[in-house]
Amino acid sequence: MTNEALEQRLLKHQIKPTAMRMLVLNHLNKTSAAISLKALYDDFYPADRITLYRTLKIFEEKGLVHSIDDGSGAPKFALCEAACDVKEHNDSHIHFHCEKCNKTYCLQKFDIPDIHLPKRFIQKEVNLLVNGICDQCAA
Amino acid sequence: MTNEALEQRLLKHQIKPTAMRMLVLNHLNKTSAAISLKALYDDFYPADRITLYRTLKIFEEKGLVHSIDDGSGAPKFALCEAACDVKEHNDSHIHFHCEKCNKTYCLQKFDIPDIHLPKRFIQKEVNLLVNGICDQCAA
DNA sequence: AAAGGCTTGCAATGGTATTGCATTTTAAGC
DNA sequence: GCTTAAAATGCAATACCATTGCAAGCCTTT
Ligand SMILES: [Mn+2]
Ligand SMILES: [Mn+2]
Ligand SMILES: [Zn+2]
Ligand SMILES: [Zn+2]
Repeated sequence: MTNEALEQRLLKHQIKPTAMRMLVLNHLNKTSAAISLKALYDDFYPADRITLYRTLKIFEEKGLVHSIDDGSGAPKFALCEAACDVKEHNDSHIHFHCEKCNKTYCLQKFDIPDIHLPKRFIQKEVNLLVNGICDQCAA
Repeated sequence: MTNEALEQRLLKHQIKPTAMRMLVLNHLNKTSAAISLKALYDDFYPADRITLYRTLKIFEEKGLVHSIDDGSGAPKFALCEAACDVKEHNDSHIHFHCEKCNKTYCLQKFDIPDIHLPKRFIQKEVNLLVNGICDQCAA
């Protein structure tokens, strides 16, 4: 992804395109698995941890990334699809956490199935996390 | 639930029935919503927080309760059904978190629908959390 | 009664999230 | 380009919650 494209993408989400933000966006864009703050920090050391924290925070707030709680203790982050914007998120896909490699994937192509709820319960948002073994680790 | 019954239930899960454990089990049994360690601590104050922590821990380990991460920052706990024992958990139902009252419910009667995964992904365990408004709050 | 094993209570540690504030950078207006 | 206000950054501090270490207490068995 070119710098130009990175910049445009940030602007589209009303995020001021600073150097750090472009770097992080590019990094998220390159990898297929979701990434934790700690992992991001490792990858960008010696960048400041808090700046990275706030970068992820604003990305999430502006509909550029969504966070995934895979039970590992810290949330992981992954890029949203086109459906998300500054107004609202719209990530309705399955998340898969591999118990072997500990990676967490957005299965963008795999929608969350219809849910049946008891009478008078109103569904707003659904989180579906599947634990198991990923294709890479299935050997 | 009688003391006798509480004791039997603990023994069935290979948990030594101490006073504290029977009290906590009874408490979990009385409430319909899942409960966090903090809330349990409030309810049992001035009982020791760590003892309560370890009580929940061993209950979970022995298949008596399961923990639910509803995104509120701390896990909540609820009694398992008959399917769970010392060997393994088998809680495959929907969890519902109300954004109004912040309570989290096990919808024991509502199974998790079948999931489709990409080729070569192996499913082991599924967590399904629905956020929304519960029947009580739906007015 | 003594001994061993498990439980409890309290203190301490660890990991991660979040905030406050001074400084630096950015973007806009002149 | 220079000035200036707003936003972002870096570092220190704080806040939570989970987890562990250890000494004391309780129970059961011999
Ligand atoms: Mn996702
Ligand atoms: Mn449940
Ligand atoms: Zn894997
Ligand atoms: Zn409610």
